Amino acid sequence: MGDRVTDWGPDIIQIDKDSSIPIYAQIVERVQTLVQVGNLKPGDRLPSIRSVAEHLRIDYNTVSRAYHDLDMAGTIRTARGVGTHIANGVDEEVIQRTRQTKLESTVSTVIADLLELGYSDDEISAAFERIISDVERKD
Amino acid sequence: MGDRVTDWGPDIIQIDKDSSIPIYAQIVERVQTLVQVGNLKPGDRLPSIRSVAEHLRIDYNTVSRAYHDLDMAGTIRTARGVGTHIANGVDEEVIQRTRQTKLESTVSTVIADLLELGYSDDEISAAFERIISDVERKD
Amino acid sequence: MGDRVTDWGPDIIQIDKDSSIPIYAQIVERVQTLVQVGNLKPGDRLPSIRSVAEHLRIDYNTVSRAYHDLDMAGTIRTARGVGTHIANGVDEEVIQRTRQTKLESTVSTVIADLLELGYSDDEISAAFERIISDVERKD
Amino acid sequence: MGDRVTDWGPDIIQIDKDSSIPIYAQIVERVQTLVQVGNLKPGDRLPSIRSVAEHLRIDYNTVSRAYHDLDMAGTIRTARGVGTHIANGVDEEVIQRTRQTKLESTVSTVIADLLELGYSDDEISAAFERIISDVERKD
DNA sequence: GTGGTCTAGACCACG
DNA sequence: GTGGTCTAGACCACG
Repeated sequence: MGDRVTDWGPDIIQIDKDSSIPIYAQIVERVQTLVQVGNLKPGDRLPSIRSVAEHLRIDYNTVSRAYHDLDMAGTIRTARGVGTHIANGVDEEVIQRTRQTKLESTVSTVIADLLELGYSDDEISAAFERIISDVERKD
Repeated sequence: MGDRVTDWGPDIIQIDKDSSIPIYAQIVERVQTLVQVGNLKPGDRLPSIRSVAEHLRIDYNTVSRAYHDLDMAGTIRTARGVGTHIANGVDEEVIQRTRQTKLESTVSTVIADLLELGYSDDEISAAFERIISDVERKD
Repeated sequence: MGDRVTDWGPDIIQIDKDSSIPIYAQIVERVQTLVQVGNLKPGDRLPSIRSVAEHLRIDYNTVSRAYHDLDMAGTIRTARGVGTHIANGVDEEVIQRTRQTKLESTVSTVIADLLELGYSDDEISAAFERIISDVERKD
Repeated sequence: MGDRVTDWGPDIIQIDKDSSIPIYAQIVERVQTLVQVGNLKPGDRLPSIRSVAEHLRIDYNTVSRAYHDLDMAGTIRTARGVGTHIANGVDEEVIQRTRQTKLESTVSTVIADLLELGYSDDEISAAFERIISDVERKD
């Protein structure tokens, strides 16, 4: 763990410039999810604002605002001259619990949305099984 | 078909005022989904702009903008002094196909997102089956 | 092509505030005609919403609405913080065809209107030839 | 001359309910043109508001407003119990002059518009001659 | 009552 | 500076 500097190419963070969701909000959302799910660990170093801006081809100020919001939220810690790191305070057990919660809430939400649109549970099940088994076949 | 007036309480259209997705876009998106999926049929009457504004506690102009965009997109037809109705032109067969496509793309997207966050296909399957069987039990 | 900034004084876009045709619709119509006819090319930059509003002495929101509709129609592309440009996608061949169609439909319509008002084809021809030869003399 | 009651079916007056030009304004415009051009003569009786509304399938009040505006403009005279007639005051000579003026201004305007859109006078002439000779052939 | 347009002004996001 | 959204309120057209 420790000091991996993930260099955020379009692989780690995809942003959609045409989305009505502000770019800075997309970044904040994404980083928080990666932390909650355990893909970014406390102490991991984040790439510099300038490098993120360059890789994602967006403005410095936009990234700066995202980092600022993440700092406010306690997700990251910025220190002058040291760089930016994922904050401590989220211990492994919490992460595991959050990881599970996140999975369930995501699945629950999508199922609820589909039911509300009038799909039957059988239709949903069938679609799900077809698609997940496609994925398994690829492994 | 015909003249069912869907009364859009916060039930039919939920909007999230804090979302970064513009309110008018949320309304447009929602109505288009309901039409695509067959929950709103050609000829169905939509509630008046003023009543939607009141129910959702948003400004007349915001709803008006949503209706205007839906009109431009061909989803609805408005008539001075008369009201607003779902436009013709989407035949039943297309709806059935879209309905299926929409289901699959929704499920695919959520699965892809979860895999990308590092969940295994087994974890996803397990969560899905647990939740969908809860739903079936309620029937 | 490229980046010509058309500065829309009252020269390029004339709007008639007293017309019963909405101002925003006049702007939409005008820009679409200029594109269809080839006077505005893909990539050309449009003047900013604020500058159009100022030149035409109308409200920012009215121009904004016109640009929004043009964007939805695929005629232009707007980008946050960057500006507005004529969209790609209309190839030269289509423009030439549209150009010709537009000319013919305009002439046909005016002739039909005049005939319906009781002018004879000889009267119309005579008037047309007199006026067009005035124009040619000026060249 | 005198008392022809032209019963305004869609033949005499075409209105476009989807136009952004108000229906009442379309009626006013049309009647004034017919008078200016000599197709409606002083003393000619106009159909009743009720009958126009019925024939054009529009609201009584809309026609009423058009008649009111025409009255204000001096184009028609409404007298209780007598009906509505084209007003006097436009003598034959004026009509002939207006008729000619109207023709020329219509043709001039369309030519100017087309020139401004970048059509050459040769293109315009060619299109005009092709179309007008089509018309003559039909006679 | 139903839809539509416009202005004025506040505030946001991006560069 | 450039685009975008929202509210509040006035006023119009149609039925």
